Amino acid sequence: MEALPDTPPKSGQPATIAGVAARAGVGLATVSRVVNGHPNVAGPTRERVLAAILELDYRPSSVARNLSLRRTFVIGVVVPFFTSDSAVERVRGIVAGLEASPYDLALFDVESPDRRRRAFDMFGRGDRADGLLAVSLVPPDAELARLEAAQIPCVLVDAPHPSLPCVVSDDVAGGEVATRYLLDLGHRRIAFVGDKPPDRFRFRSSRDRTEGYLRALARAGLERQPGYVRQGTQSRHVARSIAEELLRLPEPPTAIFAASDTQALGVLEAARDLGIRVPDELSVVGFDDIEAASYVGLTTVRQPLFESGRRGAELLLQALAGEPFAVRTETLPLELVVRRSTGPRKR
Amino acid sequence: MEALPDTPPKSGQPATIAGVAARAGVGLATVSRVVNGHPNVAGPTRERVLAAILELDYRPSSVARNLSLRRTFVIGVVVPFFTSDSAVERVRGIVAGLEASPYDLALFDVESPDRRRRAFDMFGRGDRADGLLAVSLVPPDAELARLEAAQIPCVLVDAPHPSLPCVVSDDVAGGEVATRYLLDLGHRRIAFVGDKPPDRFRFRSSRDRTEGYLRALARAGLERQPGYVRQGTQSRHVARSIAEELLRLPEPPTAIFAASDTQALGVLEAARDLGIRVPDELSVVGFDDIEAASYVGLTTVRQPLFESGRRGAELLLQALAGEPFAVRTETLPLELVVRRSTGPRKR
DNA sequence: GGGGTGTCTGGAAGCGCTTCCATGCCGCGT
DNA sequence: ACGCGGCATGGAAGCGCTTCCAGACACCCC
Repeated sequence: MEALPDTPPKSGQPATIAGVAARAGVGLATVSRVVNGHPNVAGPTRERVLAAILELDYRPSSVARNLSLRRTFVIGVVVPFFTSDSAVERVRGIVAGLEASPYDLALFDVESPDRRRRAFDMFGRGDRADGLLAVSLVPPDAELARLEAAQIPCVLVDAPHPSLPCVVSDDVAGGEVATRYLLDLGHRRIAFVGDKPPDRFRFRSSRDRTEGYLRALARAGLERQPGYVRQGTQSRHVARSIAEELLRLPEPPTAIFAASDTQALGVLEAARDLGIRVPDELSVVGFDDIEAASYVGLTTVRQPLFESGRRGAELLLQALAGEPFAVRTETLPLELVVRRSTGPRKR
Repeated sequence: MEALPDTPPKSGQPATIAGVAARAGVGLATVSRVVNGHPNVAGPTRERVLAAILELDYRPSSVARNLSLRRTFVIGVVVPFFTSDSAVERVRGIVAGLEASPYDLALFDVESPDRRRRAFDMFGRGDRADGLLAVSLVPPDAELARLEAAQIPCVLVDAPHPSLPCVVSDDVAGGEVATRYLLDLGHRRIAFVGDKPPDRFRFRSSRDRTEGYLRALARAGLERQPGYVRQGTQSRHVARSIAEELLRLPEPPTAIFAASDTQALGVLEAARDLGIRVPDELSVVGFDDIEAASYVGLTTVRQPLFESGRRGAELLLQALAGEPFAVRTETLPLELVVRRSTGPRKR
């Protein structure tokens, strides 16, 4: 790799391959060969071209190259960015996984349904990205069909789909483990704070975690308490007010399992506001193990967020490399991390 | 806006403008006109074209269009993604600011210097993005020159530059405010935990905050204590061990000002590990006011992170729209947020 | 010495779009 | 009736690159 000059030339328009060719006194094809490291270019010729490139501060137009090659060297990442801290951590994993590859990353936040539609719309053409990574949401089938038609591979992270490679964790099991842990600590009045049921695109993790929760209760022979399952949005504040309601119940829970750490943090806040001591009077378990969890000492179900992104990127890269990839869902391990927010039932 | 069919046609390759033209029995130019909403297309013709588009599930190739138009409709965002939570929040602001625009966002994490070089390298050509947003770092001058030559506007968020529009906050003032607050509480032994001095690209916020800290001390007539200014990386763990050292000093500080909330959280952890009570025995002030700060009750200097991103996007959009934009730095207000991590000196 | 067999090179087509320009047509005014 | 402005339309060039293909040449072996 040659060092580039530190000051680009004054020229108005950026140099094109034709300019370089002219300057070096060779044909376009030859310049292209040199640029792309093809063999069969005579030493001296190569030198001349290289010199011209340097002098002109030439850099190939990626757009033109894309058009010609029918590849973009970008990987699209569709992610509900705002909604959760965990999504960010996953994206970090993706970035890391792409690090060594020639692919760039185009990020699409799809908070609004409109934006979501638009995102998939663009990728559908197959010329915005060579591959797609969807985080915490499953693309509508119509778009999936388009993607397939356009031959652009897609892998899902934290979302299941029968005909796509997915990297997920077993949310049902996670919910069950968390709840069982609470049961083992002697708790019987265990409430749940989660998200609203998923819409057509959105994560179903919360639902699955609810299921795990219910299953654990059932296995323990406990009846489901009607007011104990609450649903809001993936936000600390909403979780907080929900938790307040819960804690003001005539028979308040002695433990709360939240479908995400973000929500668990809201629960902790509510407890603090109400002067309820954690874990003495209330045990709280979250889900995800985001950064914040460790410094507030939240017991949680750790999910390898970063790793899920990294692995997703890896799978996509493989697909892009033409390796036959199994269309199967890969389940990452969950792990209960016990910290200071849980303890035995005391009353 | 017509509703698109829910199932794309089975065809192998995506439809091109030529296909649509043939199908509708018109010329390419006409299809292009219809697609781009030009006037001067007869009603019935337009209908036929529209029908063909629907039938073929045609969507224009953005690459081809980019090449022809010499625009990409993407905005590049260069950001040290991993290093700080605050950067993420800024990116969120950027996303929000771009929401209503036709521009997409391409995110470049530039953790490694290599990656950084590469990022600017690609943008230098001017065909990867129509505009550039650099977060918390200042691009090397050589690249800036290229950007200018390629006519691609660039605005900096959380980084200063004499010849570019910037959205910053007054870090020196912020550092001073935080420190003065501590002084007012009666503290005299005030330590500082910050980042290493900036390299050629990297944020200088920490340095400026240090300066504010020193200035406040000086104004109070306090001598700078040699071991009290420590520098590590923008990471909780590093800050934590630095803080431990600090707190084990023969004359430990009674207050610590950290250059970022992330680092402040590390400091809090160190205190907890050492059994030092906050705020009774140690006051801690952070900087940024990230989410986490509020739920651990960290006193901090609030910086409008989200807003800085949003505003940066706004400025860039203006530039892109051809509005003459003043090359001046815009300083966003800072605000001291007092929470539970600070209190009067007690010993 | 002639016909391979290679290496090196340039021309030109093509990627899918936009847009300038020329053409054909209509209706209007005189 | 005829000419002209303007609307509607298609052809073709061009955006900057890759790559197929063919030509030029050198070299080698029989």
